[in-house]
Amino acid sequence: MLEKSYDPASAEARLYDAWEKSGAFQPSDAPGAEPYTIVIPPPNVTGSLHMGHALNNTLQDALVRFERMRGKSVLWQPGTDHAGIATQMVVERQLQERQQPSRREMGREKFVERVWEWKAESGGTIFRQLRRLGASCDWSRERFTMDEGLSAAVRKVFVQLHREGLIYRDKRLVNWDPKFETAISDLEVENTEVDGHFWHFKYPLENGETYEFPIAFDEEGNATEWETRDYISIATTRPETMLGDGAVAVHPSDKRYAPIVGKRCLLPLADRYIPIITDDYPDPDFGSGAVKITGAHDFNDYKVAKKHDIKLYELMDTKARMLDADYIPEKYRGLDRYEARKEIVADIDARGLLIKVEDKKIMQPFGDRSGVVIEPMLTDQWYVDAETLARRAISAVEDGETRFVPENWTKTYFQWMRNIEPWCVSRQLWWGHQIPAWYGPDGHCFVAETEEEARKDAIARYTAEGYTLEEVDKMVRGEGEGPLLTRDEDVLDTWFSSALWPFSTLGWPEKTPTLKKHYPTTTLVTAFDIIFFWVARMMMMGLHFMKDEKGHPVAPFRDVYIHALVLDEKGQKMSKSKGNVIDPLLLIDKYGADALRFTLAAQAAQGRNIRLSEARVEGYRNFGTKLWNAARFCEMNECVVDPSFDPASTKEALNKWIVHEANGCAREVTEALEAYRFNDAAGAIYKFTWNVFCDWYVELSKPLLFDGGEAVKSETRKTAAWALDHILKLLHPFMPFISEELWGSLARRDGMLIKAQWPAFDARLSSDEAAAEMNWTINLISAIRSIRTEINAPAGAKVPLVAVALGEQEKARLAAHGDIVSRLARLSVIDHAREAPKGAVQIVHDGAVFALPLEGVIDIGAEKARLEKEIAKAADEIARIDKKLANESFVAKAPAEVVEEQRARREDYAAQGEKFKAALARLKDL
RNA sequence: GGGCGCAUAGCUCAGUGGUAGAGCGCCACCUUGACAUGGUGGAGGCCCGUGGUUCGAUACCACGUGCGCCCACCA
Repeated sequence: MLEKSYDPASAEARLYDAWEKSGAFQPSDAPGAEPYTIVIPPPNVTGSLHMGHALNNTLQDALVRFERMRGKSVLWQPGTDHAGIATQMVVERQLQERQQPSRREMGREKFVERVWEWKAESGGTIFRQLRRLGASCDWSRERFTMDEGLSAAVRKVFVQLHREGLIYRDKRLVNWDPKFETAISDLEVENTEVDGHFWHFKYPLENGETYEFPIAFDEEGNATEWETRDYISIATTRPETMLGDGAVAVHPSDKRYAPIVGKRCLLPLADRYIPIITDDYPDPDFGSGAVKITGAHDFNDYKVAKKHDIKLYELMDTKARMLDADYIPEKYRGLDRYEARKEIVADIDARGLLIKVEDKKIMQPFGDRSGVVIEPMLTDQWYVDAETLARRAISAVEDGETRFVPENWTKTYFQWMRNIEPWCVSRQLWWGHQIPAWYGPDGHCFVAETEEEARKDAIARYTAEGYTLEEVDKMVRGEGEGPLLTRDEDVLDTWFSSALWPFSTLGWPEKTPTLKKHYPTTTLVTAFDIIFFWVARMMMMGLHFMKDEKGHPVAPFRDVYIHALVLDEKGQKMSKSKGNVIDPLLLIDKYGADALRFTLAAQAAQGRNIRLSEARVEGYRNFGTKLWNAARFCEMNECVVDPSFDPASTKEALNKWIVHEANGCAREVTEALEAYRFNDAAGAIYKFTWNVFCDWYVELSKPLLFDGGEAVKSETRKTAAWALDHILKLLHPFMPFISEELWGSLARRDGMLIKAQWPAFDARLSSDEAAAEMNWTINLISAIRSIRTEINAPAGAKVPLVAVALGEQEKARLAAHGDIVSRLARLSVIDHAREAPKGAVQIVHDGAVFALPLEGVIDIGAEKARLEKEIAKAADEIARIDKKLANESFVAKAPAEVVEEQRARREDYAAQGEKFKAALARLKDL
């Protein structure tokens, strides 16, 4: 016996264990089963489940369960990401909180050990939470970006790309994070508008030179007034960088400065002279039109400096403190960049060289993890030639090998891919994949998968260069003093290993059967915010490294489904600092995993963010309860699944009808899931379960089950059980727990729902006649109920019904379903008559008239008013349609069906209007 | 500066070239033998504005208004 209500807390863990033990999560090896593969977007290994994960994994699990039931060999590949910066940051913070030695005090080896400990401690959390959500990943294949196999894949990719010239080392400006003291990629920089200032300085001309500077102009733009200047005016938002200026640039067409181009000005404080040059970069209409060029601390200036061979002055150390360099005045050395700024502005002002300070909104770059202002710095880093790799990644999408759903993300993808910059992949961190590069004593770099190979390369190289064996031995092995080859200290960007995920997790570089079977993967499900970080890079790497038998590159996915962000009720992004984070696990505790999953799926409409409200989760919890109670009803009435039952064999119109409806629902859910329209799929099964099965079928079946003959009773029991089973199957991708629980409770049978066969649409099960008959009955009941309320008939009172001059078909239908109409519309008796009794309330239903003879009970005046309203409504509709039909071009140009439909509607309204008029006439004398 | 998206019931959102929908909320009634986490009935909408395409536009197109997001080096 089913309990009175469903208790998710006790059922979920039990069911999950049973699924896992059954092996259902592993791909089937059924012969001929088509592979279906999803790789999970790997969550951070030490992270915990947030609402974005909940949505992401709900959708993946829905697809995976759906395809598994359709008989495919499904692999949902799970795993986690080592999340370089994020994880290192967490551990460093822990050390600080516990007042333990800092990262640097511990040293690299100890620290990395410490991070592994933290991973061991907290690494299982996210997987436990995914299990609570019901995620049916193949846990036996769990991977981690820093496990042995994946690390080997990283090394191999790095070495090969290096050999191909697609990875190289270069000294150029990078985004430097002074908090973590590492380079980061462009994508990890967030540009934010902040309140800043615009400082205008005078740079005096060398040797006291002067020139005439125009300060007023006539309408034609000719100068009318001049002043004599002995300086050039520049403006900056970052005064502290002036110490590194190498030139002042003006636009070649800027006549104002023509007299001093080629001359030099004094760089105040630094007391150096710098040239005044021309370049296209300065905008004559902006500021003074003259730009200071600080090549080592500004990306634009860097380009100009490179072009004109202007000296670069590095100003800051890794923590963005002013360097101890001879071109920096002593008083600023060691100051933080913002302290230096203050001092420099004050000193310029003291020398009378500060013209003015303006308030100005400026775009400032911040590190997305650290939150500190990013400093452009000149450093040696490793780069991936993304432009070259992007070419195939672009064409794979252009050619339709991979498609984005919704399709509009294609544009975003292209836009970024077509303007891609070199990808800086080295990070000055300790947690991650250390770059497989070793340096010899002469600084030469050897890139190899192992130190052993690097040594071999080194020996070969130095031997070829003419060193003696003994010398080479010393250079490479450093007899007695430890190895002289020193390994590159840096680690790789986390996204480097993530980029290999679709093939590294399947076994690459080994040629495993899994790789062969499950690459390319079928669908990637992810949020748009990591299209650039992750999707684009997987496309690049997949297409570069994975080839088919003929050697053609193979993209890692067929479909990339991009889902929404989950926002709070007000449409705000959830964040810890805002305090509006909704914890999915709390919702699971409170309402069950199914309710949360259904909420997310039902709201996952393409192209729109999800605003999550708890009320909605509660509503879907109620939906589960509703289903549970419908199942209890079935159980109480001995509706037991009969495996030999053929739903196409039913005789009763009611049963034919529910079979017909269930079949239609299967088609809707299937088509919606195939098209990634999760909300439509969820909506279809919701509607069928509640509004068709519970609201009508269960109610309509009662007379058959309670009072029907044996044959009718038996057929209805089997049909009810079949329909409920059908619901459980269609619901399973969204509400796996409750559906599995009911499946297990309702029949003694082998196997679990998770492995049951998905109901395909079956034309044999359609019955338009039964649908018409039952819809007629249902609508009649609704019409009577509606009138009852309108005339304030007490809900408990049974009233008589008179059917007026029914046609043959109506008579037959009423004869067949009179019992249930009486029951659900609370009728005392159904009579037939040629005319409606005097003073009765009359219902016009589908062209027929039904009367409730309640003379003396009803308010005649109100009833007359009601009928008049109905007559007017019909007349309005008729007028509207007539206007259409009178339009010659409508009749001539609209499709024949549409015109016909309008005519039919007109007739219906006309007939209805007539009936209402007759009804009104019958009340005339009262 | 470039790109994308949104505007429909009180709220949150589906949707369609021809009759406007859901959930929640609201009102009234109901302990009817699955379910009050429920049932029945109901109220509530110039489908943002203007113009165009069309026999017909809430839907397609253009412009406008308002809001949101992404990318970008104006010192």
